[in-house]
Amino acid sequence: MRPENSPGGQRRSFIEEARRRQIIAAAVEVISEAGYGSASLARIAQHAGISKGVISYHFAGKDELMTQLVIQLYISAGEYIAPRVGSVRGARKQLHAYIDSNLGFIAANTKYVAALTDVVLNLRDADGRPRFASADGERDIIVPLVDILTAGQAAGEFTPEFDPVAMAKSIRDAIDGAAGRAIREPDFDMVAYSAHVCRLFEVTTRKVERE
Amino acid sequence: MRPENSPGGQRRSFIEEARRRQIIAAAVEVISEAGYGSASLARIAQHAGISKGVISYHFAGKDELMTQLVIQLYISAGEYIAPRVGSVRGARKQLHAYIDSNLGFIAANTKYVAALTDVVLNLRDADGRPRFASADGERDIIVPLVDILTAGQAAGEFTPEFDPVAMAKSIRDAIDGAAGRAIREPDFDMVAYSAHVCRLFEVTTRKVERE
Amino acid sequence: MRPENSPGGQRRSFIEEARRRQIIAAAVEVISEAGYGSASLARIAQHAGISKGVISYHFAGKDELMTQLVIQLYISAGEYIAPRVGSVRGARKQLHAYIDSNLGFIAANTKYVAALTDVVLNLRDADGRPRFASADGERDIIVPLVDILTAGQAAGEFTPEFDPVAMAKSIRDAIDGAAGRAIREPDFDMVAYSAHVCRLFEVTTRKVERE
Amino acid sequence: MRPENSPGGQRRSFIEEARRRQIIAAAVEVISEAGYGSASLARIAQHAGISKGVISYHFAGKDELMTQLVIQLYISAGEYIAPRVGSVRGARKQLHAYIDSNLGFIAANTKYVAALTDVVLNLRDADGRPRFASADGERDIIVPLVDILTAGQAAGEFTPEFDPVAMAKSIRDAIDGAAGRAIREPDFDMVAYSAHVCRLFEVTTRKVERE
DNA sequence: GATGAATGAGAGTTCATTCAT
DNA sequence: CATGAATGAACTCTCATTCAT
Repeated sequence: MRPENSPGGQRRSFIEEARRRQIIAAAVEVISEAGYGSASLARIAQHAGISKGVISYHFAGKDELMTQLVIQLYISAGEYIAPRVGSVRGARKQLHAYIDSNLGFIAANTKYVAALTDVVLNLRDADGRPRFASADGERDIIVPLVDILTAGQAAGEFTPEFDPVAMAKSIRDAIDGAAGRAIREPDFDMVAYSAHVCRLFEVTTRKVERE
Repeated sequence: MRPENSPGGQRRSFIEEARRRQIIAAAVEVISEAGYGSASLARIAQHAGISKGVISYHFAGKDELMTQLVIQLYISAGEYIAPRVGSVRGARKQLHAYIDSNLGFIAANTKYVAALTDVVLNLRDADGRPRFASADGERDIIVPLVDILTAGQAAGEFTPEFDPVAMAKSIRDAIDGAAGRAIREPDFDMVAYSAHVCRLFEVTTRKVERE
Repeated sequence: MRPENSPGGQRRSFIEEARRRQIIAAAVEVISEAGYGSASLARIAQHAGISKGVISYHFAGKDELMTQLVIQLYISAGEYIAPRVGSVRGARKQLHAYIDSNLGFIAANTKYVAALTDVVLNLRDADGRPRFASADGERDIIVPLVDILTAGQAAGEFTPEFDPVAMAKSIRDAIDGAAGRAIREPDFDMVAYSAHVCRLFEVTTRKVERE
Repeated sequence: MRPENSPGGQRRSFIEEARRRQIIAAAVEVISEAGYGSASLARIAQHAGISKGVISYHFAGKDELMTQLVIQLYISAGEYIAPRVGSVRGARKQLHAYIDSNLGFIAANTKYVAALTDVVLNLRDADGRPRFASADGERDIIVPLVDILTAGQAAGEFTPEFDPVAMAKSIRDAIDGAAGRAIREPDFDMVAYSAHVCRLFEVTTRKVERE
């Protein structure tokens, strides 16, 4: 394996980071095409045009490669979504931005998202327990969504009738469902679908004036 | 392999069907516990308390076992849900029955659903294409839902403002999402969640009296 | 791996035991010729004229194969030596029989002893600690020797001047040294050497009449 | 690889020798702790705090490193033992000095001796033949011992009844056995053991006055 | 009907070695 | 002098499948 660098120095050289990204990209390609179960190191290496040992050199093992793939994409998604949500004011607009930017990211990175989904659902640690697909995992992910919903209710923008956590889960489900379709259907119209989803949750969160 | 039965004769003996169900049940157990990737025939056989060769004898191969697992569960789900939806009148009540019976089935057969999900997402044919997780697959599944929604709109029970297909997909997403949570969270409260989902889609499909 | 047999039945079939012995014999051959470090499963399988997977089928892993090799030879040695020591009376004669039968066994099974030595010195468990080459291991081995020496001192056959444990170790060293030579030197004369060793320890254990 | 020095010039610079000794020391450490089979160049380099390539630069390959390790230790042992044996007069005293200094060296350099033993027993050349553990190897080692014994017999200090070569081998066995125990048993009392061994061979070599 | 035995391909991983910088 | 990067072979182990009994 790659020897640990001396302490104090920068952890990884530029060229090494590039290799890691290249390998992860190849893994994404293979997984999104052939599925997690067929994504052997040999195949990933072949796709990247490198020797199998290179992967072992840059990653501690297959698990680390897969873990890094997931983490990298989570970060990318966060970097895409956060500013878009943060740049608007008002819970309703933020919710709209959240849904829209999520779906936009998925549409723009469908292969990556496909691979991510596959890894998240299949990767397990040595004990056989899922590494990512856990109750804790979801809790972390929906935090910003719950915040928006709670703030919207507090501000009187949203009806107080729904449970923010349950609603956040439903919104996540709609987004994840859209991701699945974007993956499975080559000419899936994400823009139209985004409009549908936004309207859906606009209706369900709307404060009814008087009934 | 099992010899083909004589033409015209009954397809499978009772005892053979029992064996097949036993093997499928063992497969469900193993997959839901250890994941699709770790569900080897050896492990399934061990779990069923039989020899590995028995599986090969009763199924053409691992793929057929997995395929039968999926089909059997689809049938079971249909047998559970269909009468519950068919026994009520009115689109709104049917939609409610659809959601409720789906979630009820999931809650009562969580392990089976977990295994099914795992297989559907991972099983691929020789070409590497997903056998179940395809656009066609979803289309078939949401047919009854689309029918309910379309009928409801035609009857004036639902607002005409939504696209029945898109709405059906969203309802499926909510159900699938609930399934995921039932699988991941040991003490997931499906009854409460069902109420939340029902209300959600009641609101979004409701005909607004006058605005 | 070989499935665990049903409880109550005999643990291993005759044919399986034969295979295991065959594989162990092949391992002995390879190790004694090429050394422990070169004794890969592939090479052992090739030497046995079987497929690589057969070894994995009959043994839980390489470690178990090596462990069984050691155990089997320890048992064989015990079965050879014990009756020869037990059939004579008197500590002096027993000591002579012990040395002579040990060296006789080594001469008659040089290859096996060579392999055994190699495995004992090299095999380690997952933590990196030697599995056989430990202080405890030697203690167990020299027990019968210590017993003979102690009994001989008690009976007045041996001089009380030596420490039985230390002397037992020295005798073991002489035997182990002879084993090494039998392994390394193709035409090593074990009979002559045995006479030398017997005389050596006869002198050192002899009770001096009067000084 | 390191360029060959110009003919006539000094063979190796001081700094280079230091590097070689450092690498050998690291190899000793790793081998004595983890065993020959686990002593990869990567591990040795890591232990030495250097890059893997450095080893390749200073040694032609792993074999040369191991060979040098053995040779260096043989020399060290010789430098320790020879003057101690040479400084006394009389075969009996020399024999005593030989045994004592051997065991003393082992006690003072247990790790080194452990590594040496491991390498000697495992290192083989390309043909698969042991590089050090051969009949020739032993013959060279016991030469000084045979000389002492022969001289002692000629001078009438030792009884003429034993074969000097056979007795030398037995003495070597006792020393090697002590080394094994020093390696395996953390709190092995070498001083006591040395006394035991010295007395043992004093008795067996002693000239009986009259019988 | 069912089993144990065997196969051979492919998995992830380790490693000594080579080489450009 | 030294390094990081890469290779390719060999390793152990797992697995779906086949087959004689």
